[in-house]
This record gives sequence, C-alpha cells and structure tokens, in this order.
Amino acid sequence: MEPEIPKIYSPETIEPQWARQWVEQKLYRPSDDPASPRFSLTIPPPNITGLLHMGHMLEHTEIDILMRWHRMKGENVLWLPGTDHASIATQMIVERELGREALPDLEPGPAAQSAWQREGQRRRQEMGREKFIERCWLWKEENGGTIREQMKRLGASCDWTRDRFTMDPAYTRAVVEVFVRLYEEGLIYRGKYIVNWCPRCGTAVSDLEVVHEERKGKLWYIRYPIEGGGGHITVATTRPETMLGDTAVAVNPSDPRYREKVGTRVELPLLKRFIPVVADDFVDPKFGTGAVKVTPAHDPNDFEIAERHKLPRIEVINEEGRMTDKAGPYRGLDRFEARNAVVKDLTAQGLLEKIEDHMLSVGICQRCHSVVEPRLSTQWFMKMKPLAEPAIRAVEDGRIQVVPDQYRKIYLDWMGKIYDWCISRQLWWGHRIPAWYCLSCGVVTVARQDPSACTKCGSTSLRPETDVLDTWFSSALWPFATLGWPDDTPDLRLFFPQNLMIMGFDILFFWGARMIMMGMKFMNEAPFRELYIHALVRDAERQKMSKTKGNVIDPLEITEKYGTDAVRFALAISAAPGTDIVVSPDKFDSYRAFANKIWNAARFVLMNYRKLPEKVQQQIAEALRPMPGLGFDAVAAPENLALADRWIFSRLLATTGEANEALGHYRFHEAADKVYHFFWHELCDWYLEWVKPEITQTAAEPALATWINLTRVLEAALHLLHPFMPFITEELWHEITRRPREESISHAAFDLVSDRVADPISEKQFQTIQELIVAVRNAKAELSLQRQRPSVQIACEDLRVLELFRAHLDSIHRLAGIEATNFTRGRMTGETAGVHHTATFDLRILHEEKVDPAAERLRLEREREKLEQALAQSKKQLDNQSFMDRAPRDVVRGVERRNAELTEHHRKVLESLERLGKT
RNA sequence: GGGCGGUUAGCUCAGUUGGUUAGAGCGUCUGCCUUACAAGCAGAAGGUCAUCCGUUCGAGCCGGAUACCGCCCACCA
Repeated sequence: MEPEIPKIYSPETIEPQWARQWVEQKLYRPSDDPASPRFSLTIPPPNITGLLHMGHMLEHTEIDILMRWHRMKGENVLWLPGTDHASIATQMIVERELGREALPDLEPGPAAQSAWQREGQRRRQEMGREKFIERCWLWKEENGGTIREQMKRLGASCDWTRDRFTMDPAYTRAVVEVFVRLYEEGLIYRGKYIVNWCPRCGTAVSDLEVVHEERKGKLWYIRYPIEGGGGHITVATTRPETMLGDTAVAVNPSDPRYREKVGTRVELPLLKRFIPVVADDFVDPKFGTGAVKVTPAHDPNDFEIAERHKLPRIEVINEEGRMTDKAGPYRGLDRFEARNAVVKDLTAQGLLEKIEDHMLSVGICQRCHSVVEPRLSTQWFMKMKPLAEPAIRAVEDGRIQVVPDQYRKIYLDWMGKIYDWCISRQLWWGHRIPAWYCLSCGVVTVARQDPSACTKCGSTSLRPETDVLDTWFSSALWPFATLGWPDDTPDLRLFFPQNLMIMGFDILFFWGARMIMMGMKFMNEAPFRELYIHALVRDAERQKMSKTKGNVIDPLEITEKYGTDAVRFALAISAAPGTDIVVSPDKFDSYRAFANKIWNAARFVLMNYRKLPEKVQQQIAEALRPMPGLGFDAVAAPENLALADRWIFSRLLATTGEANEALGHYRFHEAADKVYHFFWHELCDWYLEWVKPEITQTAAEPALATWINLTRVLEAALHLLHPFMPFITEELWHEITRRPREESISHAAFDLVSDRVADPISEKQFQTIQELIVAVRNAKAELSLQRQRPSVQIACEDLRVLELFRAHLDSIHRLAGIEATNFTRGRMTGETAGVHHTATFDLRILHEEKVDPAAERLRLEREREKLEQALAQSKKQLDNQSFMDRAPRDVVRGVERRNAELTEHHRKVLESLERLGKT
C-alpha cells in the first residue's frame, strides 16, 4: 500500500497478485511430519470439460473456508486438487469438435450442434480408436486445465503440487487393480441383460444416469385375435412399436376373465405370428385390460416374465434406435416413425380398440436428453449388495458422519435397495476394461498386464475388450488412489482416511456412496470421517442454474465485478446447511460494501498510525510480535485498558468462540454473520468511533495502550475474517503487522481458541452507555434536532450509573451529538414536558422550541400502552403458580427482573402524564 | 405409488437442544457530504411465525391433521 491509501477498495489490483504468489510459493503444501495433527480432504474432481460455475464456487468456498480455518488452528492441512476425465462428456465434446471442423459453415445453434455431433461420430469411426484417443488427450492438454487456473485465481488453498487426474498412469494402475480384484472375487461379472441404452450416445448407461421425466403420452388398446377365431384379447400399451417384438401375452393367474385363455395362442397383428397366453403374478388385473403384451428384449419386466416362462427374446430395435430386420416391413424405420406406422396400420385393420391419454414417466439420457431405450445387451456389471453392506454399517454406526443428518437416511434408504451397476460403456475415451477374449476357445482373460496368450488354451489370437469403464468407477477410488494406492506410500499413511468430504446432493449416489463402498472394500475403512452435503445454488427466481436456461452466473465475471472476497462472503453467509442458496447481484453488492468497510477501517487506523512518531510506531509493532494472539501483556493488561478497550476485547472473544462453534458444525452462514456483525456494528460503529479522538490526536502523549489494543483487535479481526475473505485480509494483515511480503496471514500463529472468558462487567457497563447514547439520538431525531448540539438533562437514581456516565462524558457528548449534560441524582419530577424515560434513567433535551403538550401526551400514551401490554404478560407469568413452581430459576428471575424494570418505567411514564395533565 | 424438505417483515432468508421483548441483509421512509468509508453515518416504519388441533407452566421450535410449493426415489404395461 502506498502512503496514499485509496478510499475505495479495488480487489482487481490486489487479488491477482496474491493469488499468483500463493501458488508460486507453494504456500499450501502440507508438511510431511507425521507428528503434527493433520486435516485432509480431496476435492470433488471437476470434469475436464467443465468451466467453473457457481456451484463449484460455492463448494470451493466452503472447502477453502474450512481448510484455512483448520490451518489457523495449527493443523497440517492437505487439500488435494484434481480433475476427472469425464468419459462420455469429453468424448461428446471432442466429437462435436471433429464435426465442426468437417462442417465449418453451419450457423451455430442447436441444429448445428446435433449435426456436428452426428458428423463427429462418423469421423471418429473413420479415424479409429487410437487416433481418436490421441485427439482427446490433445483436447485435455489444451482445455482441461481451465478450471484449475480459475481456482487458482479464486485463491483456493489447494496443494497444487499434488494435482491429480483420473487417467494419470499411476491412477489407471489403481483402476485396473480394483477391476481385476473384484473380477477375481466374482464381484464383477459379464452378462446379457436389459440395460438402459442411449441410442444417441451409442452406449449403455447406468440406472443413475437415466433421469425420469413425467410426460403426456397415450395408452393404445390393441386387439390380438385368438387363434382359430372366437374373438380377441385386448392389450394396452404405451409403446405400440414394441409389439413387433412380442413373444407372449400375459394375464394374472387369478383373473377370471382370462383363465380359460391361458395356454392358448393369439395372433400377433401385422406380423401374423402366433404367441402364447401365459399367466404371471406380475400382471395387475386392475390396470388397462388386465392383459399385457410381453416384449422380452425391450422391457425389463417383460424380460423377467420371459425368463420365468422360457419365452424367446426378439430384438426389434437396434443400437441406433432403428427397427431391425425382425420388424418385417418396418425395418429401418426410426423407433418413433415405426410407432406412427404401426398405429396407422392397426387402425386400418380395425385392431385398434381405443386410445387414452396417459401420463407416463420417460427415461431420458442424463447427458444428451434422448429417450433411453431399454435394450438387451452384453455388459459388465458390479455386484452391489455385498459391497453395500459394510458401507451401510459404516454410516449406521457413525464411523462416517453425514451432515446434515437428513441425508444419512436418504443414503441408507438408497443403499438398502441397491441394484447391480452396469459399469461398461461403449465409448473410447476412458479406462479400457482389462479383458481379452480368446478367438480360439472364447474364454475371457482378465489381467493386470496384456496377456500374450489365452489362459485356458494358450492361443495367441486374443481380442481386447473395447468397452471402457463408467467414469464413476474410477472416481470411486479417488480418496486413496490420489494418495498413491495400491502402493503403500507416505502420503497414504499420513493423509488417509480423509477427515472430510464435501459434495452436492446430486452426486451422493453417483460418487459418495460408491467411494464409501470402495474404501471399505480396499482400505478396510471409511475413506473419510465426515461427509458434508452442501446446498444447491439457485438464481433470484429460485431456478437451478443451467446453460439452457441461460441463468448461469459466471463466477469469474461476477468476481471481477465485485471481488472474490465479496462473492465468497455472499455465498458463505447464504449457505445454511440443508437449504438451497439463492444468489443475486444485490447480495454481492452488499458484501462488496463490507469489503470496502474493512478496507476503510484499516485505512483509518493506518493513516493515523503513520502519523505517530517512529518510536511509538515501533513500540506498537513490537507488541504485535512475536504473534501474541489474544494474550495481554503489561502495557495492554486489562487493568490498564479503558472501558471501551475491555468491551471490544470481550466482544472479540465472544465472536471468536461463536465463529469456531459454528464452523465446527458447517454452519457457514452463522459464522459469517457473527464475524460480519462484530466487525461492522461493534468494531467500526462503536469501538473505532469511541477511540477516534485518542488515535487522531497527534499529541505528545499517544495513547499507547489504546493503540496496542486497537491494532491487536484489528489484527485478530483480520484472522477471523481470513477464511472467508483471504485476499483483503492478507493484504491488510501485512500493512498492519509490517510483516515481509513473503509471509502469509494463513501461516501466522493466531490463538484462535482462547480460554479467556468474556468480560460481562465491561459489557454491561458499555451497554448502559450505548443505551444512553441511542436514547439521546432518538430524542433528538424526534425533535428534528439532528443538526444541532443541544444540552441534555439526565436524572438517574443509581449512583454507579451516574458515575459511569460522568466518567465517559466526552465520548457520550461526541457520539450522541450533544453539548453539555446536567446530571441529577434521582428522578425528573419537576419537569412537565419533553421527558424521556427508561428503567434506569430519565432524559430531557434542552431546547428553545415549545413542546407541544398534545404531541407530548400522544407520545407518552403510546409508550404507556406498550409498557402495559408487556407488563400484563410478565404479570401473568408471575401470577401463574405452575410457572413459578416449574420453570427454571433463572427464567423466573429473568421475568421478575423484567417486571421490575417495566414497573419502574411505567410508573415514570404515568407520573409524566399526570404532570402534563396539570398544565 | 412411496419418502423428504419448505411455508417467519415488501423481497431473500436466519432463528442450535421449547424459556423473558422473533433477527439480519436488501428495499422503503426521515435526517446527515460529522476530516476511515455516501459502497457511508444516525434514526424510523414494517411480522396474528401458512391453517387447525394437541402436548406443556410456557410453542416459530415438539406431536397430529389440512392446504399450497419444491425435491428425491419407483420395472405397473
């Protein structure tokens, strides 16, 4: 900071410097000393395809606050950063890029996007697997670091020397190791089942990657003629095109309508095939007609019915969503075109009985929003039940704490009814499944290294598996694979298990649950001790932010405008656990104002500090080092401090305690709020105002004790604020302490956990003075005398209070804006108008205007009414014997005290009214 | 079809185990350019805590029901 300190805080000139320095100095690399208490956390790795959005920023802000807080507590903190290869997302982006190169002239837009995508897919096939993967790596090198650079700019206190990527060679080794071990144990298997198939992406996806959407659909009632004449059975379906693959009609065995038909055959319209009528408990007689068409190759329920009845499975829809040869005349049609054609033909043949509107939930591909097709296909699966059990117990018995608690139950519910996980993807970018097929005998070899020959028959003609693993397979290993597993590394020994994991609810099952399962399986313990689920960020209309809605707030943009610290603070103070958080420019504005307030408070102190004789400056700086934390010494011992100094110190201690408590429970909003209130409304509004004359005077005798206390409190306040606002506090800390630029507030010792209790006597005394000052300001405002400095008359029965006022008369005069005070012991009985009462004192502004008796009466009457209401309530409680008997003593005493105060205040008001009446 | 969360000031939200007078920010109104800050200072107005019933000496908070809003899970064609 130059001697001329600007009045307006400009984050844009200060933040980038520190951000750069922190990274260059490797400031947040933990020590490798196993003796010091450690705190470790791995970042939820953002996708390399991603740009930083507000959700990231919230997550990183919360993490960073905690990391900086733990560092302040003297712990050895590791925040390990990294990125995820995002198999499907990356492949799509690279494909689109290929498509765009081939078709550069298209007008950008949704239509072009899908054209590029299709063309890109074609070109991918053309160039082949190896070339395409090379291309993906290239893309990753060029774009995959964007988020990392953004995070650095936002001051995330990661250890960048430990940056990891899910496709690093070492990490890939861990993935292969896990796959092979699980396969050898029979927990990974291969089989032909119905899976969710995305025809657009051309791959299977897991259940979790399918989102369900309520859509208006129809229920078509189709007549299946009974073989040999004699009527028909009507089935209802939401997907008429699948009838082409029907291999049975099923009815409930107890359904009297169809009992006789079971075992007979019906004719499948359009294709003229005959299919049996079977009885199965699955069928609900109350739905539709009570008869169900069975399409084993395209419906999971029908698949199971077919298993039970040994029915054939006919695939009529292919991997592109088009009808197969088995669909006869409909072959080659898209599945939705086929639907229309089938309905049209059935209508023409008079076999369509009716059509009803029907709401149904449609499965949509999470990635590309295509309608997912349940499709028979050979895939790799992970058996989940045996893996889930230990992961359930770890949460049940508290080895992992889930915060907020509501998510514990959601986790347990989901884990309780978990299904096997389809882990193979028909994609190229990702971890290739380490399996080889023998072209001679057909046996599958799963191995850590490329096998040269078949393990069964020794043939050397092997075909490697082409499928890759679901991205979430590799991220499930994140908490230990990033630390060097499967090797027994020092990092693994020192930092595993992680102390904490933070994530959004949206990936609790995708990632959180699977990490716990893999941790239990391969490390024999929970991968982290606590799991904190953070809120979702929404815009001012409570909408979830998304690119398609166009309501995305770009953190970098907003940060540039308001400052990182302000945005961080706005997020933190809005982040109550378990609730969504709403952000808006308004909010950022108010916390930018807060940053400016901090800046100016420090500026004020510094400006005056620099006017002090050099010797005094030295003395003050001396008192700040070595870091005394919150300790006192001889100069600034409590008995040498004035009331205001003791008061602000007491408030500082209380605030520190509250902020610690709140952060310990992830109550970011509460911690931020306490610190905010302390800094602005106690430190600035009262304390700085109070000591202003002492520190602005350049008198021969600087108030050394006050100066020391002031700088200490300010320094402590910067520490308190630092986790929330790292940049401005780093900057100001250097100015206040005059420490070298190479040092950092984040590593400065600070006695955060103080065993000192607050100082209730000073607090009470200061509070009484505050009451008086506020009362005078009020009275002045009521009389519109704000511009003047009138004299006042104060009467008080309590001699100690009177003494207190007298002792601080100058401050009171200055802060209340009055000229002189006339004190009386006792009550104000001789005056007829303009008297303001409180329980402890009476107050009258002396001024020339005649007080209007009518207005005066109105004011007092209103006051009387309020007091009487309050009195009635406290009396009621005191008269209630049950309350007196059962309520705790301190509650009763509180009511009694209040009642006494009210009574006193009320009596004074009544007396004033009476006197007023006499005039 | 199950499960969960929400409903508090004009707006956005706090309110930790039930306890005296329900808070904050923004907005509104009044007055101040008081030599740190007008992105500021000093004041003010504004709430039957969604509704009903219950438990209790005492309920914004605990229990039950209702209404509306939102979310998650689910293989009923």
